[in-house]
Amino acid sequence: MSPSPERREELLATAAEVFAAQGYNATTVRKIADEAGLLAGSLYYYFDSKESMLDEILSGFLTELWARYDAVLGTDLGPRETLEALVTESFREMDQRRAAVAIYQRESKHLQNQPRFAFLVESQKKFEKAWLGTLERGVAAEVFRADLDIRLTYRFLRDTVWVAVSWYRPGGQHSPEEIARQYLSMVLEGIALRE
Amino acid sequence: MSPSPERREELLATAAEVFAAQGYNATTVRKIADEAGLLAGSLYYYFDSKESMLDEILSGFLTELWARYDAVLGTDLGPRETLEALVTESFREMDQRRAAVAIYQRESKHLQNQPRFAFLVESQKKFEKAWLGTLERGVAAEVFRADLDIRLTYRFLRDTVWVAVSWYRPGGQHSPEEIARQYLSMVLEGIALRE
Amino acid sequence: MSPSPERREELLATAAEVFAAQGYNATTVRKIADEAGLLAGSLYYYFDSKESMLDEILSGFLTELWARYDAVLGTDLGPRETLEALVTESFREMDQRRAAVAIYQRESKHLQNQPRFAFLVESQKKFEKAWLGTLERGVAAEVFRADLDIRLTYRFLRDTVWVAVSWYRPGGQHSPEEIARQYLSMVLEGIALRE
Amino acid sequence: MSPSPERREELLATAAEVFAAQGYNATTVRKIADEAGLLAGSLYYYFDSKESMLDEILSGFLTELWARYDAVLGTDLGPRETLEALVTESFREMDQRRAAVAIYQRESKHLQNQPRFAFLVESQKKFEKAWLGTLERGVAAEVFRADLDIRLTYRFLRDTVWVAVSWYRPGGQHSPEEIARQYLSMVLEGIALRE
DNA sequence: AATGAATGAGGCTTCATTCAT
DNA sequence: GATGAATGAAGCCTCATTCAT
Repeated sequence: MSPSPERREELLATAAEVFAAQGYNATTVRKIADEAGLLAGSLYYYFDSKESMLDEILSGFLTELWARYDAVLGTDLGPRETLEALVTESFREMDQRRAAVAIYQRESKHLQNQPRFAFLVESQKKFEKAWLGTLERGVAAEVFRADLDIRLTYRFLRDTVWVAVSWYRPGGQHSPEEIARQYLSMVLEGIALRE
Repeated sequence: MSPSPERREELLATAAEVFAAQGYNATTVRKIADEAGLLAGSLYYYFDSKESMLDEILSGFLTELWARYDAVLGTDLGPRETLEALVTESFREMDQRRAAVAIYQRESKHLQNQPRFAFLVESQKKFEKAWLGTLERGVAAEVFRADLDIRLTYRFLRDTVWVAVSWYRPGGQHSPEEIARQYLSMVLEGIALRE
Repeated sequence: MSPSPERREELLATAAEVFAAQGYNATTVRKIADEAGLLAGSLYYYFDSKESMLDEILSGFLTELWARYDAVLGTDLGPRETLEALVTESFREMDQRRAAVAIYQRESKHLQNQPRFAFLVESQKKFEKAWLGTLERGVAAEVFRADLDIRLTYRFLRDTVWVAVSWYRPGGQHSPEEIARQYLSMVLEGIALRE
Repeated sequence: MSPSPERREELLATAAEVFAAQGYNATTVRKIADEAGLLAGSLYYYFDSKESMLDEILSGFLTELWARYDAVLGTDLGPRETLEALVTESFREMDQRRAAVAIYQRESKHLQNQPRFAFLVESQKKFEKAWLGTLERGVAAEVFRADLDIRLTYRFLRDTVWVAVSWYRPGGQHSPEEIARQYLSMVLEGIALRE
């Protein structure tokens, strides 16, 4: 009737790892099962379908991410501090759910058309609102440059953070906080030397 | 006996468009054929396999890109100017081969293990050498900041440029050169307002 | 060690209901278990297999039916009265084991090839003998028409009775005896008005 | 693009034969393919799914049947003659599409819930209307008995005809017309000898 | 150059059944 | 008596590819 949640979580983590490594489409259910040490059919004791695994992985990730973001946005920080906090939380999430982030990065665009994954579009919108709002506040408060196309800046920031998942490995040399610091330094101050 | 190169090129462009839109794995040969107005089997008059289409698309893209890069690197530009030129050429290439770039972005990582796509690894190495070299020259010449992890900076730059393919549409509001200018401005000077 | 016969009977009734509603093949063991309020695997404490449930349902039905028929045939009734009694007993059985009859109707033909269900063929033969004999006696005694193909008449009678299971619902408007009376009236006298 | 209609028809006939022999659920796509002399996957060049084969078989049958019935009902026949014509056409259809009729008999009830097979319900309704109407006309015109439950008579007639598919073999001893004549004789006049 | 038809491998999923607890 | 978890066989379907015409 109700399989143990712990085992589900384990299997979901395995699936996420494989999806991230090979891409969702290229991943066979059999491969996931092999990796998890059971037979392909047995996965269906825990999940309805391959797609529902993907669904849970992505919605789980977004739920957690938004808990982080909402905590930041609920505080009364200035625009620069907000931006710094959002970036830092993003890297922390990437540190904890690397696979999910990688899957999100690779698949979310194609998935958005399917009704089942409508929540991706929702999240996308909230995302844009939060970041654009912060940037606008920053321009108004004269802490961010006013001469940049703000939507371009938004995309630049958003992508620059998340694309890092392509090379980031949890437990590596740099902590997520350190990477966030360096990224923020580049993004905010630029890489050119100032005189 | 030998199919016309023009028709091949046409079909390849169609294939690239579909691969970019749906992902390589999720694209069926039939879908490409539909889009091109012939039957799936007929594509095999022009190409050995689905994979060989992908191969040609990616290698064609890299060949052209390296023609651009080599032209820049062959000139005697300073580090900052080199970086500016490389970024600009990248956006120009993206403008001309959007589909190929999108495919490269999405698939190249998974493809690198296959012997057939070894050229991706080669390119990757040359890429790294060119960019890292430029950055190092810049640090030495005191035009780039010395306090940044240079590999991190490299990845940041590389990704930040190419990931733009996810939203860039040729023929849109901004020319590739303009986008390059704004990106360079952000990357070099930062988005924070200076006093 | 040995499961209670009452519980078995209960479960068998549930299984019969589901088999009748959905067809044997389309019925999953899980569905039966759901309906009975336990898990699929638990059914195997009571029964060897899904097939053995079917077996018991059908042989139980035929055993009871033949008890009825034999009671009729053992009596010294005339052909017309015998026929009336057989039809009436058939409707009574249908009233008491609707599900089993429906399953028999739908599945017995396909099952007859399997050795396990050889008893279906046996029953079929006895059936034919009883009905055909009665009809022949009736023709000889000049109570049934002599101008009809007797095998055709047999099939007509047999099917006309049992196919009623497709719409008959126990506890409905008409008692089995009443339905038997009407059917017999139609079959014996015809539906055309006589002058 | 568009496979030859002749081949489709052939394959459909094969499928119908197998469905009729083993039941829809118990029939594997592989079995149909074996019987037709190709591989299971090849069937999908002609049909979308196993279910769509069933759909075509049943709707093809009903379309043809209704052509027959409508021709009869369009003529200005008396109730008895109408009934005779309908029964005769039914046996003719059974003669020409035995397999389809057998499938209809066995599966239509379970199928009626699925939206895809809503046409079965439609047909059922038209069916009932045509037969009930004829019976009522006959009672009014005093050619059919008035003392029978008319719905019971309808079911009796309907089932008695169609259930014959369980033993009828085209090309056998009796022509469909002859069987119709005998059935009508039994149904109209009864099997009891009159004095 | 292209079609129509078929192949065969492999993918996702279902399900009767088993068994330790 | 019953559960939870797993097995393994089999089913439907997809799809890259082939090939005679």
